[in-house]
Amino acid sequence: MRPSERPEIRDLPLFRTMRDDSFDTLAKDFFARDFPPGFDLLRQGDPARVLHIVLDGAVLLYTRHRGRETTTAVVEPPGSFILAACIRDAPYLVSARTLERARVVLVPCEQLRSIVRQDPDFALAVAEELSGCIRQVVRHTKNLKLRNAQERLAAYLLRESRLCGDADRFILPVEMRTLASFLGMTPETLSRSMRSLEAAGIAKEGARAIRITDRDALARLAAPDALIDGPGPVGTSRGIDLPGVRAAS
Amino acid sequence: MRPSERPEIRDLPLFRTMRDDSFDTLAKDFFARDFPPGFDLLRQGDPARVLHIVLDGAVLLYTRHRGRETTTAVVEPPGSFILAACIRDAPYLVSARTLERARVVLVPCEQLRSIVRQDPDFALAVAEELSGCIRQVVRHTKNLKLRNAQERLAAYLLRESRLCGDADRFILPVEMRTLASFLGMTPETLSRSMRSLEAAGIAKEGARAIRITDRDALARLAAPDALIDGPGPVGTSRGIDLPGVRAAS
DNA sequence: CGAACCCTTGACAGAAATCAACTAAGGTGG
DNA sequence: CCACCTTAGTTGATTTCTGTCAAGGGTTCG
Repeated sequence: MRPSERPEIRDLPLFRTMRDDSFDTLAKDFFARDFPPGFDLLRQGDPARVLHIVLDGAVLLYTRHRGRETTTAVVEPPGSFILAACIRDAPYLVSARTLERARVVLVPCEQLRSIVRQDPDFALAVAEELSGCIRQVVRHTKNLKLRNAQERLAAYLLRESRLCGDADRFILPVEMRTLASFLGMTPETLSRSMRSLEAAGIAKEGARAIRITDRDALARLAAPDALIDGPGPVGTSRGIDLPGVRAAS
Repeated sequence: MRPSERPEIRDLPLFRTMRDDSFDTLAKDFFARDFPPGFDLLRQGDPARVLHIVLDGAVLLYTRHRGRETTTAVVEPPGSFILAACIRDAPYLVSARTLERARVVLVPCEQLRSIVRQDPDFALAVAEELSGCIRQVVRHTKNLKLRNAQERLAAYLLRESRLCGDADRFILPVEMRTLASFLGMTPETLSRSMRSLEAAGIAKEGARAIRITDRDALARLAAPDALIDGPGPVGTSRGIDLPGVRAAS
């Protein structure tokens, strides 16, 4: 860990409220590292050994089964992932790979668990992080089960806009294929859904830029709902949000 | 709370490891109640006020959006629900209704949060419960995204059998329509999937009884996977398992 | 400049939802 | 105890949605 980034790490949602001495103890054991794009950070099924927290860049969480693959989340700073596996000392349910160059804090699970037991403030922070994570996954599941492909895309675009400060124009944070996988559809279906939305309030401007031309029309289609898409106009962060990603609820 | 059930409550996964004095403090504020079948316990969108723990009976967690409705979970003893909303003091994401006569422990969120801050053992128990819950929802999402309707049903039946001690014959814990909704399909599709599985290892014996006639054939179809269907041969409990339900990971 | 790779588009196939009718089972009240 | 009514489940016909396969166009990067 570079001395310069210690304050940044200290201020992460997970560590912000913990006692100084707990942080100092924990800090002895964790370290930050840079990873190149496309680097495999962990594989589903492996026993939990280290908690990961993204300081910079972006990390893809994905999972495979029988040759099929799906995106579980894209984690951006200051998101953490696989906290649940660490707490339970259980195998990872997903694999993780850097999408771009990324800087990640690695915290050994054993030390983490030991501090949880000693510092109630930290334990509470962990519980809050986990709770936020549950709520995100539950909302994502509701999204998958209660909306069709086109509605999911419309809702995603509205949310993305909101996270960019209700901007009418914004850049998608991930490739189309990753977005498709996250939204539970094939790239082809995403492409067609995007096209059909061009008649309902959006315009594509280049490969990844989106302009919202008719917010009301889009909203009629998406039927945005705080209990699915997440709360309030002022997002805590940007990008796809998912399990283990952000404390936001 | 009846004096006789105090030991039972004390031994719940969430309370088992907490300090005596914390439990005593908390016990002043919680109470157990009986509810008739079909009783609405809470509604999505309402602010979190009480944690619910099921001592007896069964509770349906479901959610609505735009006239569509889907089952999120069926909670059976000794499962809890909406712990995450309580910890974050956020609105419920789902509604809850008793499926049958049920006995439920109600714990005011405020007191719960206050004890979390005071008792690290309890905070750890909460973190573990939440972690188990996350893992369940993540597995459920993987199930929805990586398997088709028939495979989801096949995997569900195998898991159900496993939870009944690898019994070849068992009774479904919920109505077909509820199961369909949980598995992310319509009752019609469930009915047809069930029928098509009769050529691949199962037999229906009456309305809700299932016999597994060819476990290997069923397994070839379902491709059971610990990272989706949950761990080991010895289940912690039975029935549908879901968000906020069981500590099992 | 060329080779990957990503995205799009079209044609088609398959999966699942919808609509509607029918059957069976459970509960109620006569 | 039986008839009726309600509700759950099944089945069939059909539509809609989504995935698959294949080809083409555009970008990016070496």
